Amino acid sequence: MDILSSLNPQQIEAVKTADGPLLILAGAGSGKTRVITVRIAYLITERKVQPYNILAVTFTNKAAGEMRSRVQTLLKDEKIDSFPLLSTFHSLCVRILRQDIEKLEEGYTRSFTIYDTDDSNKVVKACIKDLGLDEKQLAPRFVRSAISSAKNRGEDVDLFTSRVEQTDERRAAMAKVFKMYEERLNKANALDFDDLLIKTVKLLRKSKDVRDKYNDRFKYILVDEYQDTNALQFAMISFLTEKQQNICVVGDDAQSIYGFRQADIRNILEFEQHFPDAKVILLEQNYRSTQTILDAADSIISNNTKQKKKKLWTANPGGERLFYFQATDSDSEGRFVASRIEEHRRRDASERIAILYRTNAQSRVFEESLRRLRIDYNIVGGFSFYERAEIKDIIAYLKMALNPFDDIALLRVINTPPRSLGKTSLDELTSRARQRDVSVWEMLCAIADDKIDQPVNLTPRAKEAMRKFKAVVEKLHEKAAEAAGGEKPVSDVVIAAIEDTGYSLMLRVENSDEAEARLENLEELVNAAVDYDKAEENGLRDFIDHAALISDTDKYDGNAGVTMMTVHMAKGLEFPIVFLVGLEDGIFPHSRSLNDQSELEEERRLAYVAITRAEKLLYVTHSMRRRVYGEEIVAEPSQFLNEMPLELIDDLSRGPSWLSYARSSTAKDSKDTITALRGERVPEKAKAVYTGKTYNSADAIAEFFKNRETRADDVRTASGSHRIDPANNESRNREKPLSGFDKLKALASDPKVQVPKSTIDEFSAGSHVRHSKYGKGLVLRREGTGDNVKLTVSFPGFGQKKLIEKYANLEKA
DNA sequence: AAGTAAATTTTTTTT
DNA sequence: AAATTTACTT
Repeated sequence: MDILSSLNPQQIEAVKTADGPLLILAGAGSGKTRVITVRIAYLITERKVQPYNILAVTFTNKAAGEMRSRVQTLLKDEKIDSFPLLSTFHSLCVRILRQDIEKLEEGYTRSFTIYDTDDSNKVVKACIKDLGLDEKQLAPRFVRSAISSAKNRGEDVDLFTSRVEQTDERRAAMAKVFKMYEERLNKANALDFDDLLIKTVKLLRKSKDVRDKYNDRFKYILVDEYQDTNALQFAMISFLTEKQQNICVVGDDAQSIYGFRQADIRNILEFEQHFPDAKVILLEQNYRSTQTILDAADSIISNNTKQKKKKLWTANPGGERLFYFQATDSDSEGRFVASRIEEHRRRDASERIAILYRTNAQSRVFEESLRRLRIDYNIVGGFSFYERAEIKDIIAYLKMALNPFDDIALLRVINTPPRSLGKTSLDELTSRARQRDVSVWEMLCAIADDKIDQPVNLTPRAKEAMRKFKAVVEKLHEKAAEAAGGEKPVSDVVIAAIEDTGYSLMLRVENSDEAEARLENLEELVNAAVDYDKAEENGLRDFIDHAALISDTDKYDGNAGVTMMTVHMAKGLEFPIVFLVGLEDGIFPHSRSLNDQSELEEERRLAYVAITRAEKLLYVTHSMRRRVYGEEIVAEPSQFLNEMPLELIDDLSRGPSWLSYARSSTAKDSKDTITALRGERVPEKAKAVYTGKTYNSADAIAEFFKNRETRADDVRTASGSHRIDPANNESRNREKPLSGFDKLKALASDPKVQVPKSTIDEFSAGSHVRHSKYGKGLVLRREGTGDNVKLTVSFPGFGQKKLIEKYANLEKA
């Protein structure tokens, strides 16, 4: 059969092992998606499995869409009367619940609403407030994430509560919030993302009918990225495979990067225990990257202790060495990346390039530098279309139209556009609703219809406004009801939500550029609805579900020349050229992971994922200083840099860099290198190692001074002659090796601070100071001006201290 | 009640 | 530094 001809023996075996549990351990770039899609096609064409009986589950819509189109291509010549279901876990749950949630008998109806993280936060916040707890001590975001973690571990409120009963009152308070949160969501007929999984599992557990129904339907199940599944997803799979054991999971423990979302790596490590007859197939041949890139990835991941042994190999050529660049600050990092990209694009514009970073906040600098060079780029993540306020507003109207008990949606739009319902009236309305234990909508209706016996503390004007709002919603509800089943185009209702509610009028009256942009976004929403109608999907409800579950990854344009995204989002993708930026301790690995060994290992897997995205070229960069929260901080090179084989790296930094030290030293301890780089005193043993090596090299010194003059543009090397400051030049010969590191430190600091030392009268970030009590320390941050300058100084042995410059009586060290 | 000014917080990573 | 929340006017 020709679809198998492009596969290697292991892949063919993976495709042909149709029945029984199968674990495919697929290394990065080993043709995993190809195996899954060919396997689906094989089941249909060779094993004559009905497409309808096949389910493939992924984590993102993008992955599902990608598979769908590839399967479609493979099956284009086949006569088939159904199509396999390719879905994310969450969409599958919505599908099941929209059908049968009422069988749960928990009060939920099929018109339930989905709450996104934002909505959940609001509910948690309201609960904290209504329980009389202090928001300052119990941050809503923190509580929400604790609730979410518990849910994903499979803990419900009662279990959570019983577990914390004897412990501290903070956790007891969280349990109370958890309880109220669940009640509120139930009352609002709303499910959060986690509930989608929980309720599905509960439903499958409770109802044999439902279980049978889906067991009969899904005779063959495939799960992609199995290392990212959590306890709930595992439970769900267990139920779905109860009758048959045709479960094929694909994954790579080295790419498990969703532990923070309670993904449980044991699911993949213990697959053979869960499914005793399981067969295991290893895919170790990498088709994506050069040997050099694989070596770098392997070198890093081998520092992890908890890792299944697996060695990727490739028949690809060795390829180019990695490129390394050390920037003085984040701007110069941006300029370097942009200018290299410009060069690459000039040479071959067809080669796709990715800039990968640890956090979304890092994207800005690169956006600016690319824009300056007029290079088109695509940015994935950050603010998605469906997260824009105006889109969420209209979606909220639509959600209300289908489920008026959705308090969050109601409160979002009740005064948008302004309907003279301010804080006072709304507080009265909501607190009344809470008192009576009804939804806000029900209370509003009661007030509007004067069906309330007790006097209500509302002005006639407010009551009238509520009546009007009620009418608006009811009118929209009628239209929505027609579109919910599909009799009426979804786009009509979307337009009604924009026009009949006064929303577009509000924007047009504003007559500003911003309002204009918002109107355009709303037009986009209408367009999306029109497209939706054309695709003959399942009506308004489906459209809104789609909006709730669509993610940022889904708008990734595989043809874009330059793409920027987080490493997490890049998983599963590949690019000829990859820039992995911001490799600094505290950023990558992230500071929140530095204190926990298993979290650090997850960061390392993340680095592994990042590196293995590259096909031909990999750049790694870091900056010596960086703005965090609007403050300049000194940034140290990432420990992951030191875990790479240094001999595989080419240094593109201007002048001496972390790499040149790491290389010249025989010491493998990155911390010493970093300490030296910062200009601090290295512990005795390491100090000996550094003696003279680099700084007595004339080249290095020349480089250093050359670079001192090259501050406007880091990327191009300084041209023409460069003067050497006689004073400094002279001192060079007298200097002990270590003082050279001070110079390197100076190189890394802000050019503006590079004035003759005698005139420096301030202690900037990166400089060394002596304190009468704490001794020598390194200035980490400087904030404020004049007499109000505050310094954050790190004193070895004393930790970080915040000092007022005026009173601290510091001297230079 | 609504708009503006001031204060406070935010950054992991995502369905 | 930017965005969000709160406090303060009108």
